[in-house]
Amino acid sequence: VTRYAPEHKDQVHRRIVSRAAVQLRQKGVRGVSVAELMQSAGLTHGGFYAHFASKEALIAEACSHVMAGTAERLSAAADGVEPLASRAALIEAYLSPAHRDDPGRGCVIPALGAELGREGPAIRQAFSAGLQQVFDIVAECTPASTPEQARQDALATVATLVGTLLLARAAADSTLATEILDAGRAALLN
Amino acid sequence: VTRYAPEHKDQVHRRIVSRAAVQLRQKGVRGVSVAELMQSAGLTHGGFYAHFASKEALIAEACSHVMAGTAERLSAAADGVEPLASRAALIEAYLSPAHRDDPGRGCVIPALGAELGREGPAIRQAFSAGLQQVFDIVAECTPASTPEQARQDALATVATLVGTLLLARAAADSTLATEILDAGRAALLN
Amino acid sequence: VTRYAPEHKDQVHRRIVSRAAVQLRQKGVRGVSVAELMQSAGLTHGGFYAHFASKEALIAEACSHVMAGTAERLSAAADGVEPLASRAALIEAYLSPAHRDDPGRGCVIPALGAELGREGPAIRQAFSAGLQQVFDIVAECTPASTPEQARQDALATVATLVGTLLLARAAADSTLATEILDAGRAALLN
Amino acid sequence: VTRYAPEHKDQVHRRIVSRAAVQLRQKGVRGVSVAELMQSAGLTHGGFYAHFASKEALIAEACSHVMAGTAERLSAAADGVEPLASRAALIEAYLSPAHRDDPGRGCVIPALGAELGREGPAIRQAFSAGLQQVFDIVAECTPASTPEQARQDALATVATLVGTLLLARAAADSTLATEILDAGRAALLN
DNA sequence: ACGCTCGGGACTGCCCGTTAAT
DNA sequence: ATTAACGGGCAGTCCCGAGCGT
Repeated sequence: VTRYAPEHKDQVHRRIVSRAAVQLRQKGVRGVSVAELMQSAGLTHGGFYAHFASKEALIAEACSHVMAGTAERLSAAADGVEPLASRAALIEAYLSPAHRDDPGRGCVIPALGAELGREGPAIRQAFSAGLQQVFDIVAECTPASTPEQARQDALATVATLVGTLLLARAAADSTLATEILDAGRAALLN
Repeated sequence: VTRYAPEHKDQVHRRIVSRAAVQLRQKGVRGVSVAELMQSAGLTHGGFYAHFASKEALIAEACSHVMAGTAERLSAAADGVEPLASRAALIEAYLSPAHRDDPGRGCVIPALGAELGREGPAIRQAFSAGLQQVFDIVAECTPASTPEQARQDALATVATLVGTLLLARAAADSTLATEILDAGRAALLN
Repeated sequence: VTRYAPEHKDQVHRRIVSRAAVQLRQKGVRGVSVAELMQSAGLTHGGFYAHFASKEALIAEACSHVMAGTAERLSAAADGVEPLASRAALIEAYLSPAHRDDPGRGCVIPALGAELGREGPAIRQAFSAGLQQVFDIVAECTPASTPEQARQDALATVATLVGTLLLARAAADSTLATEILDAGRAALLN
Repeated sequence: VTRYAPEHKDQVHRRIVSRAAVQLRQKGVRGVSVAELMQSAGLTHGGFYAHFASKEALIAEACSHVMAGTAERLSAAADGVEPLASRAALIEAYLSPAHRDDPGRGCVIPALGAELGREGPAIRQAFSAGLQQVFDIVAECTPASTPEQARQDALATVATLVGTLLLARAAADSTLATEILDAGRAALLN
């Protein structure tokens, strides 16, 4: 191995978080094992505790990381287009079959939602903070009479997005999954 | 201990399913352990496999059980009132703080979320079947021009209900949780 | 079910022993489970202890039963033919591919041998008694100058028979298995 | 505890295999429990899977180990003496009362018997490979007209050795056990 | 100081031989 | 002779922390 560059540790740290972010969304909190994760990051499991105090600390960090990524992706989807179309673009992006079929690279909320409510405060804080960001982004591209109204609409919109994706993923047959996705899109776009 | 009345086995079976249904929603699929579950039902782990072929079989049965209960509760909430108000009653019941704060006795979907999608086909089937029932009930009290439209609206409504409850539960502070709940209610009731 | 005939219990008892005898030789002492055995005899596992004091008692009885059967079959193989050919007939029967490939209906010694030495005295007694019978039968068709010599030859013959079958069954590939069988036969028949 | 000399892991690995080899012959494949084995090696069962992929993998390795040891011991017994006496020496060593009375340190074949045939291919392969070695060693000190004849004689000799030891161990009383041993020796030495 | 090797102990789902109550 | 339950045991996996090189 090359001698440790000063930024080496940070890079490793980030790689672990990044791998964890993917596996978390694919397999859930309990489905991720420290050993497997470290191996997929090219390390052995012993080194894990040089980077994180515990598995929980990693999960919390990975949560923040993913929420930030989600916010960024939503922003990007809404940014390129004219203001009026931005909300629609965002919804289309969120409720796409691609997003449904690739949880590992998508939004954490439908992927982990329920599990997060059972975890400790550190994880919930990390999650809540990201959630607020998402709400703000959606509110920004929501046309409404007042900012309060826009925020309220945004909350409901996010709820529908999340619920729709969740149901679509859990549905046993793909016909139903597609029907759910379509219904969600239709309802949000009037 | 007195055992073995003619209906004894059925009662025990139901007690186990019932306890599992609660723990399932509180702790998730992986969080339920056979030994702990049996103990909470007043038994030891040894007898479990006389009642269920596997843990998965139990979870599937518990899923059906809970979904049926949810459907029943939604029906009941919508039944007592005049047709036009039934949808509102149903929404109020689902998005109540009581429902948010007691996952163990509420709907499985926001309680288990993505975990359902990761489990085997038996569990997903059980869940999907119950989901269809819920869709039908909601569709019945949704005023719309055509049955197809009613179903589509119902799917979206359920998605919003589920997503709202999920977000409200995951939110770290209770102010946010209440705000989310209110926003969902407002959006669904126009 | 018909009301219990006086001999009913005996019949059931024998059926259990008979099933056990087959499964024992196929799967070994540890490989036989009481529940599975009773089910294969058409009963529920609870009734087992009305017939046998313990699993060990059953194994002992099944051992005697099988050893008796083996002795009988050896006798039969040696009986039909003229005295001089009887030893050969017996050897051919024992070292046949059919015997090698169907442990469930064959001799217990190569099927259980090593395991029996680890079991309790009841089982070992049952086994030893049967073993003496087998020695006697083989000695009877062994031409020798003195009875002592005949017995000694018989012991060695049985050892070779048993060892050959054991090796042939344990060999991973069937070519080797056949080679072993042939070598044993050749050695015993000069 | 002091850990982690450069060769530490190998030593531990070997210690586990070595303990397994003994217990295997004493208690059979099913009689060896991972937890008990590790404890007897001075460890806890948690570390087992850092050394072996599964219990089956360990058993296979232990089998190879024991067969190699047996081959070596047979070689050693045959080596010290003049060519003509080597076969006799080998037989004396195998059929000694010491070998009969200490299965834990002896040959696996009579110790495991039919259990080997019931295990998975990994174990059977390991066993078969060792068996071929033994055949070769015995063939080498078997005087015969052709190599084919020597091999055939060797197979039969091994079968008799194994069968004799198996019977001697299974016999309930020690008089019979000794008689069997003597008969086997007599037959093999003409 | 970073990372790896090695190990510890708790836990999970599952199965078994056995027995008390019916 | 059955139904139902018991309690101990199994192999396997997990998170985590000592001890040790580089």
